[in-house]
Amino acid sequence: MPSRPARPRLEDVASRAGVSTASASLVLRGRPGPGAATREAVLDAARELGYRADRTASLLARRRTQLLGVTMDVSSTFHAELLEDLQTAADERGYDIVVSPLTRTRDERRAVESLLDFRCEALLLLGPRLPDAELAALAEEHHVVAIGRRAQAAGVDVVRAADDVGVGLAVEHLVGLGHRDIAFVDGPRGPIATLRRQGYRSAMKRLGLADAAVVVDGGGDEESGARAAAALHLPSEPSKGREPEPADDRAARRGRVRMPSAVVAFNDRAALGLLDRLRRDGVDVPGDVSVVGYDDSLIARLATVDLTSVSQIPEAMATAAVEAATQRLDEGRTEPVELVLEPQLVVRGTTAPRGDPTTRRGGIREP
Amino acid sequence: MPSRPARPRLEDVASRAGVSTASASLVLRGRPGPGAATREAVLDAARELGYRADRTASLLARRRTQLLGVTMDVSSTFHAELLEDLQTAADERGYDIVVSPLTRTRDERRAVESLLDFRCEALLLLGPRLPDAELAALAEEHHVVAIGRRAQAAGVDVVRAADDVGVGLAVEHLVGLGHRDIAFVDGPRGPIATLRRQGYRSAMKRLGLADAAVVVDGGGDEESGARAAAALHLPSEPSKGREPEPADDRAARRGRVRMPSAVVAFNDRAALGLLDRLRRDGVDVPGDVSVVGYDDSLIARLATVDLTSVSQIPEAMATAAVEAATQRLDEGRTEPVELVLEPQLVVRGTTAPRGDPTTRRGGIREP
DNA sequence: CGAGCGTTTTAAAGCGCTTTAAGTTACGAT
DNA sequence: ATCGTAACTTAAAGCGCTTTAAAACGCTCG
Repeated sequence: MPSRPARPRLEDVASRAGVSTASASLVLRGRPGPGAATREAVLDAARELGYRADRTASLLARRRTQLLGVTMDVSSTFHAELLEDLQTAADERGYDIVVSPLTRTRDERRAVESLLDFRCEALLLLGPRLPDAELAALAEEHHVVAIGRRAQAAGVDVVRAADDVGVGLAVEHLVGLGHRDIAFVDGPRGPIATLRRQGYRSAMKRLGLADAAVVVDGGGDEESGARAAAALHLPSEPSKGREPEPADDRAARRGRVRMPSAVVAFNDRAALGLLDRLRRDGVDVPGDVSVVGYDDSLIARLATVDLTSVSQIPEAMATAAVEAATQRLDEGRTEPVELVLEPQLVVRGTTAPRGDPTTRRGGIREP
Repeated sequence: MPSRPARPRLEDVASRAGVSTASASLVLRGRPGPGAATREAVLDAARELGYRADRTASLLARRRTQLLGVTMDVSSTFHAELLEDLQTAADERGYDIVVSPLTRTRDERRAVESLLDFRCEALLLLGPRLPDAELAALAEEHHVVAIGRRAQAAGVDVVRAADDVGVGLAVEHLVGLGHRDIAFVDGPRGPIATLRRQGYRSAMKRLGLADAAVVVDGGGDEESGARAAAALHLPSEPSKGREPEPADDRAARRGRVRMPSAVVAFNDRAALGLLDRLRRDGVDVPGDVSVVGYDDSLIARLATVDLTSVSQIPEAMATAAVEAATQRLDEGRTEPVELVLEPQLVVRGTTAPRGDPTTRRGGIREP
């Protein structure tokens, strides 16, 4: 039970050091002015008292909070990674981060409000779903940087990876391995999926495979990936297998397609669902089918998963985002910027040359 | 670009409503005193101006922050779930939550410091790793509630599930299905794993299976689960396969054990790794081996995974934790409490009666 | 030795809101 | 009419820190 020994205040430090609070304040924040002697006295006093400035009070006084607000989807591992990097980037620039998680009962709008209550000086939105218009409106009143998605909203800074290029890399990689029938598992409605899909389509076209291009409905989670596996008519799912998920299987509507030898998924989670379903159905990956994910998430890196994936290089994005915010905050930038980073393909074990079964069970398909 | 139209202050609202700031303040916080006329005037003025109280200032004035600090491991989906529920529980009681993520470069100590800088009135630590002594020390100065782990630290409230009971439920379930050789995949060092292991051992003893009890080294992630699969000498891994992971495989040291027909894993992630490895090696789950996880995480619930697991009922834990905090804060409770909730077994598709291969590929074991 | 000047130090005025103690009002009771 | 009281209001004093403007203090220089 906190027996509140009355946390020491600046005044205590000052009087103990025999100086004014003004000097003490200056010293403690390492600002020029106070002489060496004063400096030392204050520092000593502070140490002895175990003084820690009251953030609330100092924020009120100085008119800044030095706070960057971040909205994120806690259940996204990609966001989790970004957060880590944001945190360190902010640290380095003397900012602190307050995160506002999105939950079932707490949408983006509310999350943002909460951040504003904290007087965050800039909003970093991870993969925001807010419509552009709303983003733009927000940007009129605050500094906002959208991370990870394209945004046509006036005034907002954007930091994102060139997702279309990323998917392109994946496709090229697969083509380089001899694949031609390469399918794309779409993501959830939204600007991110749109861009990736475009990337897929234009890469296929560029490589002369426009005819082989196939987009199946998918989504952003394992479930959707699994559904997509069925819709793809992959080996173990003879065409009769139309209704693995009776209601939801919108993919089935898309009609028949040639069975692909490789699949690029919207993200790692979907890829995972896909993988799981395939393997359980006796399909060998990468022997029978190659799979590429997107995000290069921690899971993809696990030895047991070892998923070829496209990395959005979260560190770079995080740094760029914080940079964007601080430029506005500290350097007075006022024109919005859009930073598009080049994603990287990370080749792992789920992709292999076409028709070259590398695993021993390449043939096991019919129970 | 924020063209700062000078956010309205309480004073603005007050003067527009033609009353004093004192009245305005009272009204806006819904406190008794102001009459109906005043009330309305203030509310109207506030609405027209789009007034929102400056949290920093009000916190400074009233000596409270109404903030609950939460430390969590962002990469843990279980923590993510808890966070959601904490958020809503806090909301209901008029508290706000500030989360302080643990990252590679930001250990628990720092995370806590950051929370204290925010003047959080209570600290909710999710699965804290801090040694008991440190927890106790912290509890001398602050209200702290440890969530999800046992703690022998004076003064700290504890909210946790009876993990030993939980594992017991899993074992009973398996025994009920006819299994006798039930192995336990251990977790990472720490109080949580210890308790679960104990639960396993005593359940086995209670059911007269003490001799069949086997604990293999594991860990808290997929990787570890996969390693454990190898160490378990499961079907497809003939005894020669001793060094699947040359260096790390401490499990190998444990010597031979009878091949289990069921496995209880430390948590869902480990169970997942285990599952993945088994299935890739052609072992049928639950036909050949039953698997039970722990946490009832979102992943376990996915149709494609459908893992039998033990739920720590996060909603209940979250509510209890916030309750514990507010009791101290608002009701003056001063004696520490330990709330132990009963976990629930959620039976899904990875467990089945022993020797009853429900899937078609029950026999495929030898490549 | 005092003016002049750069360097330190500090008194004091807030930051925007809460809260306490002191005032006002309005009324029914006397 | 007068007084007491209940019901509202509000002036003003902070909360703990920052910052500005002014005071103090050396020192050098004429």
